[in-house]
Amino acid sequence: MSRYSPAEIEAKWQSAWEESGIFKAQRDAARPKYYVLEMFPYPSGRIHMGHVRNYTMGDVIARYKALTGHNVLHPMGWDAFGMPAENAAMATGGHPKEWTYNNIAEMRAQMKPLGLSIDWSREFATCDPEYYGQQQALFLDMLDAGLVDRKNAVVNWDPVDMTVLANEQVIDGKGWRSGAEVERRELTQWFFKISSMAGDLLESLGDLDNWPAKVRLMQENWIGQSRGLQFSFDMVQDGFDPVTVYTTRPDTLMGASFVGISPDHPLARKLAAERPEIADFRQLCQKGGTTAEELETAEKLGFDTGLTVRHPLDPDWELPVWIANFILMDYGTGAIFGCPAHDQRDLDFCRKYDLPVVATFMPDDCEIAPDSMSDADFANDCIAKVKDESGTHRYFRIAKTAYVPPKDQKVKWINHFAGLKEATGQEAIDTTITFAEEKGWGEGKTQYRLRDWGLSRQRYWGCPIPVVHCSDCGVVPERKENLPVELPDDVSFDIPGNPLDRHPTWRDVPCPSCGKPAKRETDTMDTFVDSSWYYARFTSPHADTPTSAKDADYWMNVDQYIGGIEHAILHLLYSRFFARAMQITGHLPEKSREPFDALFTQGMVTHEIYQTRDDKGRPVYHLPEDVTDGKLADGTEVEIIPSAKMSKSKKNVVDPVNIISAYGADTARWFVLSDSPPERDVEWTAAGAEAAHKFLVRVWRMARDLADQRDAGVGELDKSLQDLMDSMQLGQNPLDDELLRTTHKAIDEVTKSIESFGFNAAIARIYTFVNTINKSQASARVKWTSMRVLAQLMSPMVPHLAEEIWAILGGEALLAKTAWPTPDDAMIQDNTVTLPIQINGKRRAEISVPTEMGKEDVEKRVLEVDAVKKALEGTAPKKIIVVPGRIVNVVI
RNA sequence: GCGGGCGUGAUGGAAUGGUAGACAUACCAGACUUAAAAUCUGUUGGGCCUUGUGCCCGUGUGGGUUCGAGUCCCACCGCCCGCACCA
Repeated sequence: MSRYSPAEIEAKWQSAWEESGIFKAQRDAARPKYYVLEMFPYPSGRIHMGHVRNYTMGDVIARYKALTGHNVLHPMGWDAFGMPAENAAMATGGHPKEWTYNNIAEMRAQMKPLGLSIDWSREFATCDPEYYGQQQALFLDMLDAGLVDRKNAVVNWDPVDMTVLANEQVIDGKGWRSGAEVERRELTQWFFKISSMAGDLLESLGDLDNWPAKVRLMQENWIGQSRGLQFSFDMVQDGFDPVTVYTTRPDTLMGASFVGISPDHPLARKLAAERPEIADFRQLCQKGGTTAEELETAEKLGFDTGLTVRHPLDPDWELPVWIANFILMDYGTGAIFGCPAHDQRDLDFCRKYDLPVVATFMPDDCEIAPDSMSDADFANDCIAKVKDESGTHRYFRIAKTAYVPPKDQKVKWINHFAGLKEATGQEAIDTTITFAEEKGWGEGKTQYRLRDWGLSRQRYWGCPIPVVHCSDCGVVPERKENLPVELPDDVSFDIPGNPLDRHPTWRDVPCPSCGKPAKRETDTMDTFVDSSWYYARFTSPHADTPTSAKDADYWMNVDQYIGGIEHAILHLLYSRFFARAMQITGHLPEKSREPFDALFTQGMVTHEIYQTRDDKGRPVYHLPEDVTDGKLADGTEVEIIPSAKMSKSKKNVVDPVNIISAYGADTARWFVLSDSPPERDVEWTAAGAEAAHKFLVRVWRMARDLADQRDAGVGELDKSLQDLMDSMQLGQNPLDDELLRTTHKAIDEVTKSIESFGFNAAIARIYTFVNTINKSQASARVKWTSMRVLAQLMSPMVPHLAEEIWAILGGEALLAKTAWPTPDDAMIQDNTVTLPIQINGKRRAEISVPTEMGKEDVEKRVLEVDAVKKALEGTAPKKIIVVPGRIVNVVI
């Protein structure tokens, strides 16, 4: 072969690896195991550059770990349930199953040419009955263990598609597909009791040292722990229960001006049953969008029930009870007390409904308003009314906005029931909780934002929930011997709604308990369930239980998990919950409570966007391959919009399949690793890809040239770096010594970079190494060995080219089976070191000294340097700082 | 609003508090060529002159700590991300 031909060599080595079976993982107690996992893909049918980057990073780790003596598990599968398959079936009339399995076949065919070191024998799709059957078994065990719940929940209901929609599927209050007005409906749904583990999920974040701090923080915020006080207001009117509220700022209790309850609060429901105007108000609150922005900008609505409650600390003080749309039923107790002086939201509400504003403490710069002023004078200001010792009201101007009490700053209290005069917010909160607990009218409580995980979906293409509804026995779990509850194939999608609902022969079954006619649950599981335990299933993908103990014990945990930051919260939190649940139900060992020892979140692949405008000024996008030098084929100039995530709609996509056929997989792999740190976005540029390719060609040619020299009779060559070191004498040929040192240093630095996920740094180091070998005048023998080390160092990133070079340079076995080279400490250490000399912190000269030279000797040498003498002008320096091996600073 | 992160050449980006700009792209120049492409070699932060082993400036802005700051601290400006009626 006289030309680098990726198509040829990549196919060749891929089949060599396959024949040797080296990527097949088997338990081996003699070697340390290493489980590397990339987040498995949804089978959309096409791989994209993001996949290439994600899987290449995992492959670098997997291959590197294998070369360093680990028994590596590196599996791949498909997150195959979900709506796109059903949408495709509705659009084109096919079947979700067929669509999904076709896509999997296509994607696998696109992925295999990347040469990933994956154990394909473990491949599965979550829509395989073998997989979801075990998921059903797991569900039943969780049900048994009390980790599953069935309760009512308010959902977004699309009345046309007859299904529940996720919040992000509701656009402007309408279903994203049907365009129908979305209703909020209360349905009985299945839930995983994830909130029961909130405290543990939060605390254990502290142990995840090898997770990005950002992800841990996001999870922490999501779980949302808060400490506060729960207590009740007694109702003045007869026949009503006390209203229990939760507050994180009990210290502001004397600033209360109303009690608010959620429209879904039991009291609101009770009142609505009797009073139609309250029923109307509740309905008004249920309308309106559910998206984040709509909720944010929604106007605060309140309804005065006319009822009043007593302040717990002052029986004469009565507060009105309002129903307010901004109070959530599923946080805290669904009821609050409003403290407008110290909470912006409450202030907005009180302004709108003309409720009093009472301050409990003041910032230092607060002014006392003249007594003659009235509320009206402060229409646009936040004012606070305070009862002083004599019982008269005075007004204080506090600020334009509510004065939110700082937790860590001391403030002056105007009126605190536990007698505080000056304290920080936190001290006041703690004091208040203790005070309330001592007096017996309240209780300190820890609250979480995290809610239970609703898993019911009114969908066909998902894992059936394995229970049966019997009119006599109620909800009955399916018997395990009847699993899997398989999805029926004979369904159609021409009518809206869940086909399972209208499939009598599937739906109507005898009750597993009493045998009478009953109905299957027709909801299927959220697809997040499928991805919450697949990592455990990979350890024994064909076991007839969810996992097998031996395999799970050996392979768990995932040593390195790699995926996108977009899964920082839900997928990872759900997986952490499942690992705990699987441990409770005996499917995972104790050590797997946290399933992912290390997590790495990689950045996206981005590309410039090329845009022109049509005659109406609307943007028209162009594919990168249609643009040359900023122009289309017909010469039209395109506007270049800076890099953004590759997306089909913006046409800034580069298809990996095209890149592989043009340059080969190694070029694609090399480029996605080379240009940016792995955690950051990498911009795909045609020039960059071209350059990566040129570099690989150059390395290939260097190996080829060396091989030609051997053929021309250079002589015997060494098998390994060690052999070379053992048989040659250092100090005979300085050029040889130098190249050898460089080789050892390259090994050292590339190893460190790979270990720390610095793939771009490893590649930069390899560039330098190649340039050095290229220019070196060392003997062919040493160059030969350096080149073979180079192949080893490059092999995790560009495995095919590395194997090829290895073979060209006389490698007998597969490079993938060799041991990673180790640097020799003595060779990394230099005998002399160049010390920059600073004068008053500015670099002025440099000297070369023996590495081990003492500080005093270095100082002496420094004082002899011309530049230093000149600067000193005969005087003595104030100070000389010598940082051994680093720098010298002369202070004058 | 709350929380977090980031600002370095024309560009992507390097720099355990110790020579700022590694490595790559792009550009320019040279070699090879009838020519181009490819390949190889070299230059490239800005400014100044006395062209040196020279000097001054330079990591968003302004301060501070330090012998020494891209790095640490404070304030500000800009950008990005996450969360958000959470009581």
